[in-house]
Amino acid sequence: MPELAEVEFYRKQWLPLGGQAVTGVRLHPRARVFRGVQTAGLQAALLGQKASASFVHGKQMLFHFSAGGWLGLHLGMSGSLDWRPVPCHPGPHDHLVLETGQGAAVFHDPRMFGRVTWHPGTEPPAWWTVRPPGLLEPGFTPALLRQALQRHPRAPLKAVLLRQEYFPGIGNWMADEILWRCALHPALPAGQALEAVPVLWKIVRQVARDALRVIGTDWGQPPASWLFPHRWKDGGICPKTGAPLLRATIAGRTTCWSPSLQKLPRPARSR
DNA sequence: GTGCTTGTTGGCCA
DNA sequence: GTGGCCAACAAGCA
Repeated sequence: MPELAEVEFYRKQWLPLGGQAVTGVRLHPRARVFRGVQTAGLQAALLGQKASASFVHGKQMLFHFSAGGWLGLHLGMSGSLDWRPVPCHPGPHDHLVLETGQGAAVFHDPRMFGRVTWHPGTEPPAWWTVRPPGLLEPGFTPALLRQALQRHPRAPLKAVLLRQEYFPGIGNWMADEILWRCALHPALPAGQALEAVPVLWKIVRQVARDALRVIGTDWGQPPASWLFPHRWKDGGICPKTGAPLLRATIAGRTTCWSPSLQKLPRPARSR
């Protein structure tokens, strides 16, 4: 589930960790989420430390610890963070538990597409410092969006929106919501959407802001005027047109759109 | 049992 | 070499 706003919501679940010493670290060393990480070293490094700051960028989270060191978290498809009372009894999918005197921070991920990383030292890891501009940062400009579309002119628009190197934090539902609000067909080749760059840029930022406000603060219910509540099952009705929504796989992902609103131009006939 | 799933990566092929 | 597609990863749910 986790996209931009969900990730921000989960970061906040771990806020009680701030300022409290970690008294116990529990993890399953063989869990796929630790691929490439020395788990024994991670346990030793976290013990006794206090989380001093936390950050979100796109779908990436980063927690800074007092004595130096950075815990990176990606929630993948099914990951989540929560805060539980102690003593904490981890379930089979609770892969990382940081216990304190006041409660336990838990990373839970049944499908294990998520990822935990550890970077020692005072400077943040390289993957964090080279990140692309966030959708609501000044560096995310219409020109940058145009470049992304021009770089992949034959790819479906939806596939380009899902690329994290241009649009950090956009996931499947956000991409559908953006294209629906822009009245652009998800399968439109990106190179044919250049005229729409100003409106696309505006709506990308609008959806990011709306998602953070509604979901990112307290996981509220998105209003019925969005595509969001209507896109999950076959038989949904477009809240703009009142006509049935269509669902199909585009760019390898389940995609929902409103056919009378989001039209594909008829291909030019060769002769 | 079957067939889905809100993410990412690497291999394959044009 | 480049770009795009798709299977694989793993588990839960309908």
